[in-house]
Amino acid sequence: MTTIREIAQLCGVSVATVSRVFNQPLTVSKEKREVVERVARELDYRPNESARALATKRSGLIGLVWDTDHRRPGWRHPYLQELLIGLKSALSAHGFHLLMLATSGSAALRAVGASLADPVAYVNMTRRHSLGGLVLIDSGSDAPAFAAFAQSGLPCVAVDVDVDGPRATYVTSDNVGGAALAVRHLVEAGHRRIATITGPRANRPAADRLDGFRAAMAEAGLAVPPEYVVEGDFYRPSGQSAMRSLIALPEPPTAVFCASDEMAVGALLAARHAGLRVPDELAVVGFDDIELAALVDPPLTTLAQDKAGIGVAAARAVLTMVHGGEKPAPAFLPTRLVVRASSR
Amino acid sequence: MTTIREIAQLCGVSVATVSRVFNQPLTVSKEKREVVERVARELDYRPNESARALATKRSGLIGLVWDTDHRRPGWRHPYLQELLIGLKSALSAHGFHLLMLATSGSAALRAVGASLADPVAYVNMTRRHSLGGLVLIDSGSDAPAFAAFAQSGLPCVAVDVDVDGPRATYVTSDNVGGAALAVRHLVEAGHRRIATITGPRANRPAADRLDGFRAAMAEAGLAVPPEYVVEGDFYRPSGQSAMRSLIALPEPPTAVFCASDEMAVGALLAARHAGLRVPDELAVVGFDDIELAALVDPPLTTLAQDKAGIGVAAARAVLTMVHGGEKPAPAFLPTRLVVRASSR
DNA sequence: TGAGCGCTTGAAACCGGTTACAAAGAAAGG
DNA sequence: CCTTTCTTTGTAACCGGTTTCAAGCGCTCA
Repeated sequence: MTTIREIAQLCGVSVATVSRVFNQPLTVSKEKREVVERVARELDYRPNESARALATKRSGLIGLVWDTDHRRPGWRHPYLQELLIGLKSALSAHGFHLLMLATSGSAALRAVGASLADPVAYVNMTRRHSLGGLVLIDSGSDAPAFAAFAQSGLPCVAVDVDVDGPRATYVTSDNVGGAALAVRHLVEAGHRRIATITGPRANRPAADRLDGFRAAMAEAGLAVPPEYVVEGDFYRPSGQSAMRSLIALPEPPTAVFCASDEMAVGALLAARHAGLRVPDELAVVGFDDIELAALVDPPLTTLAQDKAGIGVAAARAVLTMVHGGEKPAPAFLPTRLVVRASSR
Repeated sequence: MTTIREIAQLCGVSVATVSRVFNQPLTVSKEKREVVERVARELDYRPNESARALATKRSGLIGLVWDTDHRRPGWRHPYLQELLIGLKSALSAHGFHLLMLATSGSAALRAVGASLADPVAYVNMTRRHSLGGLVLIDSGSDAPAFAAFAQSGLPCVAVDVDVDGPRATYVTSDNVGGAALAVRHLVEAGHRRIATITGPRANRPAADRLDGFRAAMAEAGLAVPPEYVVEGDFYRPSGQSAMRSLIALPEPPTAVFCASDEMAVGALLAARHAGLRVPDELAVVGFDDIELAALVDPPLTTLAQDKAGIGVAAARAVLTMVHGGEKPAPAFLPTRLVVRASSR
């Protein structure tokens, strides 16, 4: 590999000048700058990132904290791939890379039942690698640990988890608005007895979807009896059992809004087992627009999240802080109602 | 951050000794070693990885090359999440991290229609960051570019693409064996007119699945008329149209083996449109065991790949080479036949 | 007793960049 | 013409580790 000293020697200038050409080009005279640039191009010179990180205490890396939840081995992020695509493209546009952090000590921690994402280990990791910031991806149940990251003072952006801290913010969909869209759609279709299957109470997007549901129902002048709100956990089985209990009510709903597509699929299964025709006897609306949504029978009406957009927004937010900008306000990306056969 | 010099001073030894305690503990006397270890623990000392990488020209990082294919924007890796889980856990067990590389120049390259994964840019990246090796994930159509990585001399492990080079190998499922399992299963169920919908001819796993199909058919004494082999591209629409053409044959097959679950789902759709009952009039078997497979109607019989296992195998292979070991032979992980309603 | 050996240890060079500081030269102002 | 200021440049320290090399020490053995 060519080093800065070789370039300097070949150009007859000092290493400081070469370094300046790449970092503060305006402080170097035009002639020297052009010579250095030409020689560097000819030799395909690339500064060594480790040396640079060592000297500046900054690396072009953003850490990704994504721990797979050992308590829920089957848990899968509903849109990890799209999220990564968005993150990666927005980061690379600014010359940053994404470092998937693995806590080496975590296996031991897990063995003793300690917290999933050990914040101390991760924060150490960021210091060791001079990471600019962290992107936190919710993996089902480590939200409490995320609060610790947020307090660490490092730039952090969480996805779908609300965190707060000196340099911490988050990105999620407009869950309130999305839920309201779902309700309005169902109301327009003539439904009046509308139930909801929510996500875990402690989960911010779940809570927001419930709030949006309630607000839109109130706006439409519809009552929400307590038995029409059933708590699930975003997973399919919980949607199925929640739907069973709704069907068993003396006055069952004619429509149900589920806080995730997974649960909506569970609801469809429960409806099928109960012999209910969808959408004629029961309309179902989900949330996420996972791939499966279009393929179940009947295809599922749902609120599509801007999955790659969330990744892009997260990348932008963390880069803003890395570059010394103000902590951006939480971002709520719009969702899009995709009407399919399950509600029409 | 505590540095090695602080530790040295506090312990009354030289920095060299402290460094040795962590890198060649046996060359340091027991007493000094224990003192250093204790002080380091008390101060929560972690060596700076950039400094270490600079001095040793080795970083604890493995690069991940995963370019999203701009020519097929909708393309998704069928099991990226599981693959990453496997990769990450196996790497972290050896103290390595995964760096998702983004080629900063790639946007420009793409604009002029150049290769997806620009090997030169990536190889530069590996040098700049002193990466130990690369893991290459097939993103649909950049297989040709992978050959360049394989030739670069860096340790590389490709997933589901066959590459060869001085320090390059690959990991995939036992596609030949898997296809044979599918055929035997169908033969046992009494089928004799068995067709196949293959993946792209140039794709190694696709070719292997076809080979396995042919071999098992021959073994069962069954003929494979040319019109019973239809080439698809792994995507759903191609499976659907391929199935349509098979149904239109004067003597249509009673069973079809599809080289991917996506295409198998397409085949199910085509069967439904043609009014064929699955599995009574047409049995369908897929490959991959994606999440969707269990959820379509009828649920799909398929060959489950050991998705996380492939990640683990890839990690092991690259680490072997990073540690100076011989290039491991390509790994073919066993698949498992999951029988569901589409073939029974 | 002294040469030879193995085991520990520290001094210092080195990895490849960035940057504080000083100096030299050019331009501007009185 | 001299002083001041600005621009450009180089020297050298520094970032935080690793590693070479030589030296010191305690032993063994002739």
